[in-house]
Amino acid sequence: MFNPQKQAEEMIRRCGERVTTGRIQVLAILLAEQRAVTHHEIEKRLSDKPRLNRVTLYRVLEWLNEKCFVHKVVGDDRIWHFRANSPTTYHQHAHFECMRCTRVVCLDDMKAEYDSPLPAGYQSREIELRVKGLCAECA
Amino acid sequence: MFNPQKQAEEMIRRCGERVTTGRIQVLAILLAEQRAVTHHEIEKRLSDKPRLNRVTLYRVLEWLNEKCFVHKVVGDDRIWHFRANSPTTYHQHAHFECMRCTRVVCLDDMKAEYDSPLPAGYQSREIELRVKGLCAECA
DNA sequence: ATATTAAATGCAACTATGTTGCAATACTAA
DNA sequence: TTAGTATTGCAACATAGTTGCATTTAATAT
Ligand SMILES: [Mn+2]
Ligand SMILES: [Mn+2]
Ligand SMILES: [Zn+2]
Ligand SMILES: [Zn+2]
Repeated sequence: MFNPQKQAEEMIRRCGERVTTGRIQVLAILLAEQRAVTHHEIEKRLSDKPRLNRVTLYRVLEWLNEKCFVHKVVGDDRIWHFRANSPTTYHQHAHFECMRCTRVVCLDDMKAEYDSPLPAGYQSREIELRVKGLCAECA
Repeated sequence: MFNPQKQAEEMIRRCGERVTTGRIQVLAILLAEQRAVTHHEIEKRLSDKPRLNRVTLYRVLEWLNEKCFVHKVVGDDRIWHFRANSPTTYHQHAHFECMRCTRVVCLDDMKAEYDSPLPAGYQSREIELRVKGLCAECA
């Protein structure tokens, strides 16, 4: 039984920092999503009533990123896309980006590597492989 | 004798479209630069007098991109970086991005490839490899 | 050289994503 | 329950990039 809400709360509680409804809601949304989604898409998925303020959502996303619950990718639309981290998510990461609908999908199985050396004095910290093209719906 | 101004004019003239001082100036700046540079950086390099309008600069850059005289990359700063295309520039491309100064460098020798298959129905058009870390000056 | 015409430019206003300062609120631990 | 601190909401801001429209300019025809 996969309960994103429960799981999100558990994850945040376990990390020892403050457990707020905003953080739980947002992480739950991301856990339930396979794609990397934007601030705007998350905002639409948030239950109404007293909806989370958009500035707070930005801050929650930044916090989730710092705590390594999620990672973020910028697409050619110049918008951050957020995705919950799976245990396998590492500093070598591949993404697919649809050139038509701007959807971003994490290619979790694909590993990013490089062969040639970097210019002298350059240090590598993260490697990201980006495949651009058309997603199944847009092809 | 490498004369960017002359070369830029020649390239634009040869493509059969309108030759304007703006297009020449901007392409010349990009031909003389090894890094991928932003709109803002290009603006600063433009000779004053009646400086090219910033909207026009955006349109010139877009035009140069469409005509394949340049390509553009978005970095984690969410800003477009432009670089003149060399003959070897292809749809498989690698970039280094400094996590501190946001400098973007095209790794022309490095080739981007992937091994695992894409999700069903997905089509690849371009592959980009992004190495993030610290540049020689920031390391 | 001059007139003609379509494309490129400048300007003002606009959109969108994301940020900052500060007062009000809500977690957490005593 | 209370106190102290982290989080939230709000308003205002910053900045990259876009759009509509009137004006100018490059290329072509006369
Ligand atoms: Mn990812
Ligand atoms: Mn490049
Ligand atoms: Zn698509
Ligand atoms: Zn640097």
